[in-house]
Amino acid sequence: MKNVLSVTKALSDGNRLRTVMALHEMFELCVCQVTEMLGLAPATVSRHMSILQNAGLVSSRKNGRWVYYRLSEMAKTEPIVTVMDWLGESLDHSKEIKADRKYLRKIARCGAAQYCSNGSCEEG
Amino acid sequence: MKNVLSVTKALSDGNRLRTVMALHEMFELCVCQVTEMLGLAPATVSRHMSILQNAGLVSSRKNGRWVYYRLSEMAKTEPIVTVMDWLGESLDHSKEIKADRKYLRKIARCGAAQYCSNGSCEEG
DNA sequence: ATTACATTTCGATGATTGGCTAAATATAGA
DNA sequence: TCTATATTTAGCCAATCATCGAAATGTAAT
Repeated sequence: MKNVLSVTKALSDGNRLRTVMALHEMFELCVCQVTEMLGLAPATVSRHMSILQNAGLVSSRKNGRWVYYRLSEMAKTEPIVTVMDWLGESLDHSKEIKADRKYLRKIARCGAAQYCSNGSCEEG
Repeated sequence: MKNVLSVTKALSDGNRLRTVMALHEMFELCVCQVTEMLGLAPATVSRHMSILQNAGLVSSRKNGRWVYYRLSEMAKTEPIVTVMDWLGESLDHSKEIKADRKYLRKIARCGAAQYCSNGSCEEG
């Protein structure tokens, strides 16, 4: 039961739901991009990411100074993928998620590395 | 997002997970039966049931002094039923859930009404 | 009516959780 | 090596939550 609880608890916070949906949309994001989207302190976001990772929902990859997170293979595999599908269907038209999606497109226009350094993306 | 969160939060507590699984197993249970299974105060169980009901996962029916809860129609309908299926698959072999199942068979042998009054089932 | 009992509501309490800042860790570049 | 930056860890605080006992509510039976 502990494993199931770690998943449901991971999904029982709004900011983590937004993060999961963002990763579903963007494939891969570094911590500073998620931080920008959520508008929280980096330490807080790092904590959220580790909760998602401990639940097995996301995996991480380190590249230089940056840590990139993406949805884990487990999250795309039966039986959990059905939960992810439910999230997708249920949140697709959510106001918050739509706004995040729009913002993410802006964030992702320049590379993650460049974005993090600048704090914002100035290029076209 | 609020609706989704109400569901994930409802499922993010061990006692509520056990309750959902019990209702999946037994179809219908009154509060005192769930109370017996969980070993909590009736007030606490009542609170748990209202959280599950507010999330739309269970529905209730009043019969005399007793209130019977069962899984809601919504919980058996797409898209949420996929989440319930995941719970079923993931928890089917859980030690806690197996023990609950065994105990529930004992509880359910006599009618709910009789059980509640006696505090235990002496027959059969 | 009065009693008995199932359930819910209320108020208090201890545990958990989400948030922050500050400090620690890790890495790239000057 | 020294600096800058991304991330994580540690420590703290406020808010939320699970739990309880007590009181309130609703219903059946005497």
